[in-house]
Amino acid sequence: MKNQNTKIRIKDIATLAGVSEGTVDRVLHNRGEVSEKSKAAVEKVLEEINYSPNLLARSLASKKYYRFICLIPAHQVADYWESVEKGFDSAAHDYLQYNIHLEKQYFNQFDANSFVNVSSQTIQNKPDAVFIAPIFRDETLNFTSELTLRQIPFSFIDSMIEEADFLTYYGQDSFQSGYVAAKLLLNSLPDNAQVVVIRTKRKGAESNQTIARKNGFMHFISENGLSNIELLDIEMNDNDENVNLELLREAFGLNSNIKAAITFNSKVCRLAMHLKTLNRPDVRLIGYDLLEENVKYLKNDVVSYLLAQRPDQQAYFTVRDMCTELIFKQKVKKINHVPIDILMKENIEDYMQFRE
Amino acid sequence: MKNQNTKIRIKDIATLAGVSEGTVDRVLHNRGEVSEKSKAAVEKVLEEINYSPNLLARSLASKKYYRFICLIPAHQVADYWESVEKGFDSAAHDYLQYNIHLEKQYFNQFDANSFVNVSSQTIQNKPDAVFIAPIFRDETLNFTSELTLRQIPFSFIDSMIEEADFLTYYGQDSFQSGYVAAKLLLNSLPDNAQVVVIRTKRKGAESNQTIARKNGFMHFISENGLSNIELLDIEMNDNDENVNLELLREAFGLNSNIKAAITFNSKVCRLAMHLKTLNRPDVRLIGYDLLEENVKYLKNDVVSYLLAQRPDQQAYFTVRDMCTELIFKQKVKKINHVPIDILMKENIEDYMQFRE
DNA sequence: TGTATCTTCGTGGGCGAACACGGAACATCA
DNA sequence: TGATGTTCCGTGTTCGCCCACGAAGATACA
Repeated sequence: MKNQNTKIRIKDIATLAGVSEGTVDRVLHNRGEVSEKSKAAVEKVLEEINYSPNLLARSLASKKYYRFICLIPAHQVADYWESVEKGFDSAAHDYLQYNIHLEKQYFNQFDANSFVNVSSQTIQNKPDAVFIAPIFRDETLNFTSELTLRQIPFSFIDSMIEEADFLTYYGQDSFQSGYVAAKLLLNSLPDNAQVVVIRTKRKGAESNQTIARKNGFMHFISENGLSNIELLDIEMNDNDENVNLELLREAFGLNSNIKAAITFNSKVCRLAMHLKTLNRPDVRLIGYDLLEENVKYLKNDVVSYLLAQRPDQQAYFTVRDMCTELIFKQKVKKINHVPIDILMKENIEDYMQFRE
Repeated sequence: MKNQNTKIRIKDIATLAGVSEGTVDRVLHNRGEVSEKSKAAVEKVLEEINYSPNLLARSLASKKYYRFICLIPAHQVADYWESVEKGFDSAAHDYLQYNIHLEKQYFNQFDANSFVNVSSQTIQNKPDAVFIAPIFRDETLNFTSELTLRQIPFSFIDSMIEEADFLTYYGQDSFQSGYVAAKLLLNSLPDNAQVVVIRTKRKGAESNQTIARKNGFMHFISENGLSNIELLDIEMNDNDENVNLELLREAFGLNSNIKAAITFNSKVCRLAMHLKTLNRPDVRLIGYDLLEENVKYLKNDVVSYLLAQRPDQQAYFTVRDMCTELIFKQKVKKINHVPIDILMKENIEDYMQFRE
């Protein structure tokens, strides 16, 4: 069906157009020094046939060397960002043959200044493309406008800022994932049940993602007229787990009717830990992301569901799409909402062992 | 970290070992005509450095032409096998550059003879590798032993036969997916609820996959002591939908207490259609696979959950792994259980639009 | 008409690996 | 000693594409 294009080489085009290979090459790469006449001849042939260059030969011959830089938060071993990084590494490995080199730059996700430092360093390094986890909105916008000015393409990972002129974004539809969480959590709860909603702020401000998830969650409630469900908003402390335990002990006191709880960030394991201490296996628990600890509590039956995505895959695709655009000159899709994966004890094993 | 291996070429090895490129090549490919002395010299260098050949250059230069044949059921447009085929096509496209050509052979999934015919044709074609959907157990075993005899590697897709000497298998853990289905279907059903289990036989025999799913389903029931749930086994007719409608009308009669229903094959849409006719929106419904019709009823709220896999991805990976083994000479994983994807109205959109 | 400048385009030498070919070195036999 | 056969190994060509170099042709000006 489409194998006729396999055999067409630049040489063939040259013959058909009655010019030399060099001329075809110049036309293909738009680098001038071609008379109108020969250009027209080549373009006519190109229109008639379906030429697709042999990418192997191209990158073998090409001496161009691409430098990609990705800016992600520094992190612990079993963290969400660890998976993202794995995806980048894997892409780096696969695309090495195409003369692509990927460097990683880490910033402190609790300190906007560190992001600013790293981003200005990146500019000085004159990369061919940049990948950004836009944790800090304003600082990221400053950075991306600078990139746009210098015509350096960039993509977002994990979340996005719509106004910026990015190439791609891979990530979950956070609103929708909050909606899904609500459906799973609130499905057939007894009347007048109470539900605990945990909040944790990152340096004073909640992240866009957790806000969007919560909005989706609330939307489900209002859309389904579940006003009889009482929500308890608890703000957890980022440093002192003893404080958190006491907060929860109080909330789950004798006269409470709490049947379910949820966190909108990836740290449901902390909540699970405390509920285990408080011995409340009857409380249905939902959280996000496959941190090692979270998975442990899922397998333990403390957490009922985890909503997940494949951060490694997202990172991989982000790199792949940049190559597709820059090297293979093909258009890619801008906004890519990845599936909202629903994990429970029974399907987590296959999910985790199945890599890419 | 690992970029030192980028730069080492055969030429470099030759210089280091004090021999010519040709000799290194002969050692690398183990094709003799090399004295013990030079062989030892080359191997010594190879041990010290970490040579990995440039795959681009290799397949550019190599004139070897691989022919892969895949045997899958002939099918309708919106069928499960349509997705499988898409995955094969996509892989064929991506691997064309490596001189790989993929041919498809269709057989009638309701007629073992047609499989036998197609498989003997395949043998005569002397392919370099074969992919098989092993619908017919005995006939497939005959075929694969013939392939093994002729040293033609093969992989299974969709389901597998353990005794055969296959390279890879991609597919769901059917038992586990039945277990998951049970958990979703039976979760917080009222006491004494009745549950309908639909069966459809393929030419007299149920497929391995549906049997395994049902076993997983039953296992959940016995493991969780749900003996108060009454199962109604209904066998549906493959040809006449009117008969099926009447069967169901009878079962869902006035004095029934049916709260849920499930089919273990991919045709839950038929059940959904009839339940819609019978106007029973209260019945919870679960099925398998993303056929267009199934998705329609999921979005309609007639079906509550669909359990899915990514058949196209499985086909793609099957081809990819064969290339990895044959061309790149690297080991691949034999049995690959793909994730059991849980789809509901709220997460189906992102899932479907996210390709590959 | 000769010289200088600019535009246009063909040729050739790579990229790294595969493989065919044939030459050199050595052994064997008449 | 010369003819013939074996074993071993270096060289050259090819894959399709990229790009530098410089030649040829066109144009302008003295």
